[in-house]
Amino acid sequence: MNTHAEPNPEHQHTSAHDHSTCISDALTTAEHLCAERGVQLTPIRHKVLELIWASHQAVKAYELLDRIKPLQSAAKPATVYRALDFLIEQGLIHRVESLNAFVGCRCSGHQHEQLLLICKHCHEVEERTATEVMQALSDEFKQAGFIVHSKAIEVHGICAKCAESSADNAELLA
Amino acid sequence: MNTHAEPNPEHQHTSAHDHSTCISDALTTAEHLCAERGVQLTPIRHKVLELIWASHQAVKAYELLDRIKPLQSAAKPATVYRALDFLIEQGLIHRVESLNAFVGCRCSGHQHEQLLLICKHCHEVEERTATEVMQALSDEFKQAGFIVHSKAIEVHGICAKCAESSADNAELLA
DNA sequence: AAGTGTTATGTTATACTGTAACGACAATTT
DNA sequence: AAATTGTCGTTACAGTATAACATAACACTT
Ligand SMILES: [Zn+2]
Ligand SMILES: [Zn+2]
Ligand SMILES: [Zn+2]
Ligand SMILES: [Zn+2]
Repeated sequence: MNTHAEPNPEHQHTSAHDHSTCISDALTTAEHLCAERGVQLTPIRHKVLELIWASHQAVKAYELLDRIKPLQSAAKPATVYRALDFLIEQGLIHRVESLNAFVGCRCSGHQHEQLLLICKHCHEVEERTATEVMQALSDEFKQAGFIVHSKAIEVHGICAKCAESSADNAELLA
Repeated sequence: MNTHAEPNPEHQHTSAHDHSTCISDALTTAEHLCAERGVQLTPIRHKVLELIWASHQAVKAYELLDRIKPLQSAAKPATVYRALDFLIEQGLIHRVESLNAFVGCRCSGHQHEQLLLICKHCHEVEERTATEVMQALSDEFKQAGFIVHSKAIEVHGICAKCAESSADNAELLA
């Protein structure tokens, strides 16, 4: 379906930051938000969120299913998709349309405009606010008379870290 | 998979222009381009392109398969996907990632940056150049050190025609 | 305690989307 | 002629997602 390379754990940029705090921050934020909103971050939903935050790479639904099965042996596709639906509704994750995959959202669970930079090499997804891009988009919509419901801007390419770590690797820059 | 409504032929805005010229223009342009490039716009590819141009709505691969079967009884999924791959390579159609669907490209078969405005109501896709958006994106990529491979910007909402024709229909503007 | 409503989950089956692999065939090149 | 290339037929399968219905868990009322 996609021309993108397979996700590759080797390409994770784990060393650049203390990722354990990414995970715990995301989880505690989610717990607080769900409590405030009176919605239930059930064990299944919590676990799916944790699995998604295991990396900054976009994760596929069936990968999640495989990973959750040891813990939740009854898990079926619907189990995962329901949890994903919930997490998306609550603004805790993004669906990456162009990958059929899911990634954690750092933006505290509010709906917001997003620019997703998706690395073809390491599959990590960087989320940026990109105020000026969004402003330019708004102008464009106004011109077109288009009423926007979602601005999920997904762009594929090579992230700064991958470009640097393989500047001599011509294939990436094609 | 998507929260979008099903494609609905009733919602096509056929009256706004002489769509028969859209189709014939697209086909003759494609024929010329392929001839120039020395690539083959075979009967199957030609037919798929024609079916895609039957409307300005994004069309799904298996819809194309159903529609081509009466004419090409041997048609299988691979038949359609191969034709789609070819047409995408030649820049004659776009893949709409967020719909898993395909739409004709008006831009004469050259690779280019695109802003696709996708109407949730009529499923028509409007392609815009959006120079300023693209410039703002370039700046953002430069800042992020991101090397872009594709800029397929897809935005979902309600098109001007649908908004107008159902201004009293609150559901659309939600 | 028993009944009721709501949300979440289990379960089965199925639909939809996309690709791999191989062989047949024709046109072109060497 | 032999090799190469491009297209298509064919089979089989992999991967993605949802429908439909049953059950469980819980909170709330009576
Ligand atoms: Zn991290
Ligand atoms: Zn990368
Ligand atoms: Zn038209
Ligand atoms: Zn519309």
